[in-house]
Amino acid sequence: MSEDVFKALADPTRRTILDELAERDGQSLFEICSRLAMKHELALTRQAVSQHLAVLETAGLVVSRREGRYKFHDLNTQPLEQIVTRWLRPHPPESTP
Amino acid sequence: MSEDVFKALADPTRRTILDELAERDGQSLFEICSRLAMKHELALTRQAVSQHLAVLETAGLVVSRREGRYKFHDLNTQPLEQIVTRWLRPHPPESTP
DNA sequence: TTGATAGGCAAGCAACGACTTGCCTATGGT
DNA sequence: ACCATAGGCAAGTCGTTGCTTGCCTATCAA
Repeated sequence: MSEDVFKALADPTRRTILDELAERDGQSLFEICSRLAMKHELALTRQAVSQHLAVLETAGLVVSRREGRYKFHDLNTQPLEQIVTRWLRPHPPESTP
Repeated sequence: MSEDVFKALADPTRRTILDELAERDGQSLFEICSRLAMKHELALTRQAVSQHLAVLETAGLVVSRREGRYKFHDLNTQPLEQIVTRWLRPHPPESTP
């Protein structure tokens, strides 16, 4: 389950996409493309970004909604909240009787 | 900096190694090898585990100390604490005056 | 209806990453 | 001194992945 989350976070471009969505939700594919080009000098093809979004979506980090010919993407931070506490000690108080 | 942390966490074997070190600190390379084989049925070569430990070490997730011919490994959770809060909204109150 | 815009699908390529094999160094016990 | 143990270094293999190119579908405006 969280396997996909770790793999999705492994790529720096995908993390930048998450940054952009954290700053402004509901962006379309083309918006994200131009943001990456403008603000981060990442000259990627539309398909490259589309594939990144697919990875983020299967990881549950991005949810998308279709409206007409547009597809808007929103950040979902919920999968992030458990993956790191896995190693943070001291372990959550789980009293073993 | 945290680039290496994300890449280190991307591999499931490395996450299992972190699990083992979270359970018991100060394990040597051979101890980790046998733990992976016994508890997780991961039949890896010593070199494979050694390379994984190197990745974890450059990421700062594992620190090692040499004692004689042994090299003991300890978990360091410090790099984990910032990487996720990066996208957790609402953004930390950073008053822009 | 025609054309422009927003997006999807699939094959191909080049680079990276996990793992192995083979050999070498160093420490410690007997 | 000897040999077994703990670990390191380097090259090679093979699957994965990030990205491109090419083509196709769907929605909206004129």
